Amino acid sequence: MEFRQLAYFVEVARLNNLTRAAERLKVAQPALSQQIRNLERELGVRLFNRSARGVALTEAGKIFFIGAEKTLAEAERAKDSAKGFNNQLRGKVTVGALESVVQTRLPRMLATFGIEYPGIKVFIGRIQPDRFLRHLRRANWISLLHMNGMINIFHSWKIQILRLEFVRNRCIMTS
Amino acid sequence: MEFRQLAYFVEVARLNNLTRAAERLKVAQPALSQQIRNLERELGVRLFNRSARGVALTEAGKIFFIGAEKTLAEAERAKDSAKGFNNQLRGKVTVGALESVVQTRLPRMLATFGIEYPGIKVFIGRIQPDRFLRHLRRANWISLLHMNGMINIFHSWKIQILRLEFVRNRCIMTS
DNA sequence: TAACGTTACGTAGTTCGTAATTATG
DNA sequence: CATAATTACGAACTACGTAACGTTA
Repeated sequence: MEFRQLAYFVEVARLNNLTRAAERLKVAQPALSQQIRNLERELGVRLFNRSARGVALTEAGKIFFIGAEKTLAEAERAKDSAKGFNNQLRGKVTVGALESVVQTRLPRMLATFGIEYPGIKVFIGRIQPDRFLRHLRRANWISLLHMNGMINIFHSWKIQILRLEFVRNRCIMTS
Repeated sequence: MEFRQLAYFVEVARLNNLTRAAERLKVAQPALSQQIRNLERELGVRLFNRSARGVALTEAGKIFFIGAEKTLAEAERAKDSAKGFNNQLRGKVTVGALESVVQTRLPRMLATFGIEYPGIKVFIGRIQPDRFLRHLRRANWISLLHMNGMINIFHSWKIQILRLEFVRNRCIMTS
């Protein structure tokens, strides 16, 4: 049983019509038909009676409909509760880093950063070693410096210096 | 988000260890790692902190764990209710239970039972603690005994003992 | 260095869409 | 015969397993 099947089922049950449900779900009608069939096969119960005018829930289908809606609602709640927990930082930043860093550590660092701060879009710029410190002082850059296993980030949407530590592959951002 | 991911997540969260969870789930460990990662990516939240000793739920992970379990339980109930409808059990039964049970657990249990077995009418009787075991032996009663978090039902329309387990608000009836 | 998690990549199984077919009022 | 559902089949996608790698106590 899959979420997709539950969503398909619920839509079909509401419209009592595979063709229209397929349109609303933006899926081909045979694909929808197949998924409903798979669901029925797994449950071992026929959920709809088919006819040339459309479909209609069986008694078992009516019972299942209640549970399907509850399940989908519960899943949405779970998802939202986790999402709502994430760090509310939003914005975009540009990261300036030495070429050597860009080619070695940066990809993984950004991947980790991206998981921790999904609301922040990151752009990458490359800077020369001799200009590195100068760039660090420019407030409209996020500059990135690796020293002693620690990353210092100067970000531009607030005049503030953040420290980005990598501890056990986890990225911790502190002000 | 898929049911498989929720089941994987719950198992990992319980064991705090990807390798052992993979064994129990009978799936290769990298596959499990990948699914957890996909889930985290979709939610936009890191669910586990990784280390060389295993994994540990983040705060967001703890929140999501609750919702994931609820969702899985609800899905199982939906599935069973549809399946149970196939289970054409019909009839009426009388449930005998201690007054304390009648006033506390019984309402929810009967509600769940009613969804699972819509064809069965239930009547409630109250019995005294000192007569409880005697009633249990009478074949024309459904008697209900709570012990070790498990409900045993002795039902009368077949000479058979069913076991009714409540696992996370879900009612499982086994013979 | 042992235990554990991640990355890389080829394979197998699933879902989808298009087109043809069947069924019914 | 018009409307709606099913079957057939090839293409695209995704999860999986194996193997190699990275990390930390």
